[in-house]
Amino acid sequence: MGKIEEAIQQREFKDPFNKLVVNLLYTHSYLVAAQATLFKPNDISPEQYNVLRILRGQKGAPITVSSIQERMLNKMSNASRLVEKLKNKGLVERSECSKDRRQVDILITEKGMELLCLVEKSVEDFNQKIVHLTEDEAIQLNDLLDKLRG
Amino acid sequence: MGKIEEAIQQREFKDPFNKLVVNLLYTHSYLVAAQATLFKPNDISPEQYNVLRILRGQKGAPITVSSIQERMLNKMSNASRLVEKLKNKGLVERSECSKDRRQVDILITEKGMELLCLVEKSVEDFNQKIVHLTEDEAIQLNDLLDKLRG
DNA sequence: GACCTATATGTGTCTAGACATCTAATGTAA
DNA sequence: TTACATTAGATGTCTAGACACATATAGGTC
Repeated sequence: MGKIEEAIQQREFKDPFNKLVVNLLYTHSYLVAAQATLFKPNDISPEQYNVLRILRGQKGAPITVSSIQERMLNKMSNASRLVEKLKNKGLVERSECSKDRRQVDILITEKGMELLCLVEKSVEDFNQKIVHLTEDEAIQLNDLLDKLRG
Repeated sequence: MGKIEEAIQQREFKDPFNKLVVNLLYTHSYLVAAQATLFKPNDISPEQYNVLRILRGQKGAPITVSSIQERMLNKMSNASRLVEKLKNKGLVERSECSKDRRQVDILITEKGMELLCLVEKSVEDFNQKIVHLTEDEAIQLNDLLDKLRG
């Protein structure tokens, strides 16, 4: 039942490239829908989770909004507003950057770290389960995706 | 420069499965951003385009809102509102279903068909170009994605 | 018929993506 | 220094995804 043709009831595609684009869109939706069950009880969105992971990667050093934006999975998303929502939940802190007053330094709080660790564990276990591939296949798929983007 | 680690500046992943989930989210964003340049001048969203393709697949037979929903790439999207927007643009027609007055029959209009054909051509050409893979690799990637979803 | 349940669709709300635009601060060059 | 362009960030708007919920109709049971 895995085939994309059956999943969306489309018989044919123009070529494997066009089928692939549709397949990627569909698989993305599959992943996001599956992950939603994990994030919802923790009152955090996948995007906010991603920002928290970027902040932890700084290991205590502050990072600006635009640097967060650059490292996000979706470059078009709005880091400024995501940070604001995290701040309202007490998961990050904002402070004016003295060197350049246009910039804002963002730091993850203790509360943010705790939530991140909690969610991360369940996300990591979950990701292993929803990907029905062998480790070799997963590596192969990673390489193909890297190559796809050029 | 294709590697996901460089693209989002993350050094390591827990395992290939977790890397793969991130890679898929990132690649999805890459595709959507690239396609946006195609859809915007035609004043139609990728999701609305997808609905038009489903309607054309009916070859003149009407289809209900819930059937559209089932065939959409994103099962969680709101077919009812997408259809309304297409109707406002004159691209589809809605008519009450006489057999079951709860249902609504949707048909693509001539104008809808014309727009679809116009956009489809450029989308198909474009999809070939942004997928930097050989045909064999694209087939392989399709198979892996189908298997991933189980 | 009344009553209950299931189904089809519409609507409301929150979040995020995809922009355009605004303001404040900075850098640069005349 | 003034003038201008650039940059960082915030904000506004539209679209869509992710639900919960409301409404109307259908089907079945008593």
